[in-house]
Amino acid sequence: MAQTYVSLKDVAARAGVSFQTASKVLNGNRKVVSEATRERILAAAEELGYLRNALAHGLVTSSTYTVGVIGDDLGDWVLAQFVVGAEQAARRRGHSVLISTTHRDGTDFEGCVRQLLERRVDGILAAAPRSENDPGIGDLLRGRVPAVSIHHVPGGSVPVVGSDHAETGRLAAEHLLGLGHRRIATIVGPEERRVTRSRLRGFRAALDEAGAALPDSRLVRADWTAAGGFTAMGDLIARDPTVTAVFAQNDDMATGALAALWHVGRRVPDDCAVVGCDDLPQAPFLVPPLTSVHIPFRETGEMAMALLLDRIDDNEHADRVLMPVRLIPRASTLGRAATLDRTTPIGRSSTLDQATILDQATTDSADPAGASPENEKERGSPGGKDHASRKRSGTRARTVPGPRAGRKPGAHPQE
Amino acid sequence: MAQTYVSLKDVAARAGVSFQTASKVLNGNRKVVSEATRERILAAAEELGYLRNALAHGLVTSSTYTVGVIGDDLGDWVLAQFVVGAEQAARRRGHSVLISTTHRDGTDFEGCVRQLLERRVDGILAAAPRSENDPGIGDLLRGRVPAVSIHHVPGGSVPVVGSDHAETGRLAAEHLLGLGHRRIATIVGPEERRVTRSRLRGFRAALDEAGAALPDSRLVRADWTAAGGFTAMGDLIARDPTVTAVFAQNDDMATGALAALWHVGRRVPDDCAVVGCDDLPQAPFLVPPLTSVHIPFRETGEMAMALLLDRIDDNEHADRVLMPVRLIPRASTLGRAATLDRTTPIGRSSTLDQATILDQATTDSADPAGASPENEKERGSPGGKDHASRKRSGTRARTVPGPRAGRKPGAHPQE
DNA sequence: TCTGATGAGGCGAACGTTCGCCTAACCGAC
DNA sequence: GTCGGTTAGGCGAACGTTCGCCTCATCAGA
Repeated sequence: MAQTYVSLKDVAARAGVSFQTASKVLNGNRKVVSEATRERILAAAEELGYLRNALAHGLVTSSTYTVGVIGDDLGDWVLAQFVVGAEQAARRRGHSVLISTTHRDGTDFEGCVRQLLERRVDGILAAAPRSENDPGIGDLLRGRVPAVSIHHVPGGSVPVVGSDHAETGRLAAEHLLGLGHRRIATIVGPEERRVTRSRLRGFRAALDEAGAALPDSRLVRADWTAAGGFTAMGDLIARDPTVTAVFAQNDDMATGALAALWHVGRRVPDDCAVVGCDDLPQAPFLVPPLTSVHIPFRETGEMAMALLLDRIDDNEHADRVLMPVRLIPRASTLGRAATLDRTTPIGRSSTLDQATILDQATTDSADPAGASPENEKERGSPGGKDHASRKRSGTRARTVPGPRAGRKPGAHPQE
Repeated sequence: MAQTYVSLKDVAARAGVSFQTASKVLNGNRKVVSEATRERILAAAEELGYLRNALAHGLVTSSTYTVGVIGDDLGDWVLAQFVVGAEQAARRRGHSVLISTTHRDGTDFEGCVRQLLERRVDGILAAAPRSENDPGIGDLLRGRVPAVSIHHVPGGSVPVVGSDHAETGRLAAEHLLGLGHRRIATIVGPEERRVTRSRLRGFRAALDEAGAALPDSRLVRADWTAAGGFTAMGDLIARDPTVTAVFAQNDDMATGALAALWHVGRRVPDDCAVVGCDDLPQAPFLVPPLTSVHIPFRETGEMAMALLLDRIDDNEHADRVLMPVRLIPRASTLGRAATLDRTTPIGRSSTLDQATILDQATTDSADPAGASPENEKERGSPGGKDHASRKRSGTRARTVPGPRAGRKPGAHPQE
């Protein structure tokens, strides 16, 4: 083939002007050229199929309208949701997304950053929670371009968008306590992960307050997978057969727990209730349908990207945002009476428009006072009232203003 | 801040050479510079934190080492797997991935292409099955850069990597027939989708051959979702309560079907057996564990990217690749006796090294003769022998050589 | 007729590379 | 002492843009 791309010069030649003039027109620089030549240039560009060379453009303007996303394995549905949300938010604001995934072993974060910086991305969004304890990534992310993360970054000064993990644990505990359970166990994630510790903290605190403290025998550790949850549930039953309820820190482990209970012939929830966390799309269709704490992953990704673009544009931006979580009660705790509710809002409709600014909050040790009201759809829950006593902005994102803060972040995604 | 990036000139200045010389050294152009200055330049680059500007590099070499991936919503786990596989394959060969997702309505494919071409990607990988019937995308993809697709592209001349859908339907049918079922139903995807029709074709053919033809009353259509499968299963039971087995064309719909059966109190598989398709990670942990046809999504993505990079490098490449599928029998057809097999190969270990070249095959009307032997792990299946009678390369990828073919595609991913 | 806007578009430079060719110095051989 | 060859590195051009400034008409007002 001849040449794949036509340049500004080609367009200009066909229109009989200098290429700089063509540049002006094609950049929408209106009032500097007569209407007639303008038309001519536009027509020439159209006929020739001109596509601006973003490389050259970026070279001279030193901005690429491209942001980098560093993710752990996107085969993980949860992480993929973040990225999807982020990509869409970026696209709405005219940016492309360059993705770069870390190796399975969780290292190579530096390689990803390097790859992105060489391509001169305008900013970096980190979604690689496996690296959260790597002290090096803080410096990498504080480096040459703006960054935002959806997980903890050592050393601070990188805005974080996440959800209130302690609140999540608390919601699960209060739901089970409200149903009358006292011997409650939990299947947690790997110890080194912050989310594990935060969810456990909220969970334990609620149990303590209710005088139903969590003994070590009822805490079992797994690896986020269904297989891990399966094994963990087996161990749990062996260790303490009197347990009547269990909170798994994610839905995959909860799925494994349901399977384990089925295999040993225990009925859910009559013999043992199960609460998950994440509210995966299939949660309403598990057997039995799984009660779970809904985490707005996609919206978190959108919010994080919105924040990043605000930083890039040098707009005011929040320094920390907490997305709202809520418990969705289903049959795995309420029992078969709670028929599959096909109207349950399991869709991931945006909650960004509810974003509002609060004074103080931190992702990991989020203000432990207060719990959001239980989901109003809950019904048929014996004693399901008393744990909905305290209130807070349970359905709103909470943010901490950044240096230039004041305006609502996440306004753009609504455009 | 001062300047974020240092240029070749900065490095050269510090090392006391011209920037062109620095360029030579930094590109590994060894034997052209004395060892001493070489060291000096390398040291300067290191100290200054030099990162080559890929924009300028791409501008002059007209190749960006970046490929574009166009995907429908990556929130779909299946599609995300493709992309993950593709990204890893790209990364192994030194390319970055620019991702671009189509709008929810499935349009805007053109916008994605444009966005990628402006950034001068070296090639495009299409993973947007919703656009498979859009006649325009063929021309877009045949346009300026090499392209590969994981779904049908109108007009041809774009290599396609996929799996043998007809074989998939056949495997499901033969498994159920082998278990003695005769009144078998199916829940299929949207009619306009090719995969729906191909899977149905293979399924129907196997039933016909066994003299257990599929009446319209046992064919019900859904939308790939668990909710859709739930509703469809309800309709099915209402229409024909004598059905003893059902094949859902994907695992999400199968999950919904399991839920529906549970809700109306039918036991699986005693009252109704269920076979899914995709073999999602949670399939072994559903209640009961779901028999499913495993599709190697990740490997498909890897293979597709390998093919694309081969095209870009102007290597020989196949024109069409079919990845192997296999049925994984579990309790939803075999019964509770088949305890959860935690050694079942549910992992997605690469099958690429098994790739081999055959003479002729097409994705959609794949040679209907022959079926792969049932998975050898199957046991306890009454009459599970007779449908393993015919044989073929059931676990190998089948490819059709492209114009320059002859060499094994997919060799690179093994590097 | 001169002056000074104003409108239309040209022109040079710069962005940070790569690439091929050129030059200068040195060295050994005749 | 000249020649040819090698080694080390310089130099100009090109890639496709954007940006600011310059030039040249044209035209109205004095």
